[in-house]
Amino acid sequence: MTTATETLQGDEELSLVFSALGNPTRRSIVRRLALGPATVSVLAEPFRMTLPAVSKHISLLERAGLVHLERRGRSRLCTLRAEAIVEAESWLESCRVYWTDTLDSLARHLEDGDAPQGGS
Amino acid sequence: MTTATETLQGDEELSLVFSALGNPTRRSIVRRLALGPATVSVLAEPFRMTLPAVSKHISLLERAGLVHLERRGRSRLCTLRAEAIVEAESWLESCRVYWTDTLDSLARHLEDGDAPQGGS
DNA sequence: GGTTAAGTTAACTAAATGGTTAACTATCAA
DNA sequence: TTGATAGTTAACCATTTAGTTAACTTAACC
Repeated sequence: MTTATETLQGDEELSLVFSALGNPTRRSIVRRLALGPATVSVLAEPFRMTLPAVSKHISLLERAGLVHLERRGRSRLCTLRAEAIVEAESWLESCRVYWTDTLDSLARHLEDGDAPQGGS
Repeated sequence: MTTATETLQGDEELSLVFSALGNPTRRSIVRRLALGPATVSVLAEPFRMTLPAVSKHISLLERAGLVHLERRGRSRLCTLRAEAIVEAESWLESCRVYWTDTLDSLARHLEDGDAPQGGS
């Protein structure tokens, strides 16, 4: 069995993760799973939509590598995959770091009396 | 003038931010902006798509609150809004924290000989 | 004023999303 | 074996997305 992390290119996986989190229903599911594993029907309970709809959301989360599905008798146990969360978080952090560094160097330039104006 | 943060509900804004980052072109633009502000045409340069396409991506990033657009003569200067990045990052972090806490309490339960099986 | 440069808006298209209902599969229980 | 439970798959629909080309606006330049 191959995991999403193995088969997908990093960039492609990031797209799937961020897109998945772009939907409020799926974010709710992820928050719920952050508290601990749960079955599909338990996850579906809070929502007014049909089970197939929730099922599709969960499949999408799985394809994105955000949840892991495991057969437990006739139900399926969903577990949050922290790795995917961490990867997305790292990407955001790297952007923030660059940005902060830029501000720092900007401040230095200003102190030198230099006028920075971002070209290519 | 009202900013996206003021007019949008937090949940709705998170949706826009994550969806925006779900696209590789827009992530590229964000990474570029992390190095410093840039005009629309400069941002468009690396891509093989037309200017209107890039323009729409940038508008979307603006609606999501990820970039700030400012008129500079006949061109527009785009700046990354770190607040939006931080908000998304915080959401992810909160999930990770819960998850870690859950693992901790799971470990405690196991030490007590208790069998935890995630119900509602 | 006329032209070029920078960018947006409009109108269109193909594909993906998010939902529905209906039918199906698989497991547990009587 | 019959039936209920848990969930997926299929077929469909409306809306959104990501791109295109063509036309428009606005500011700088001669």
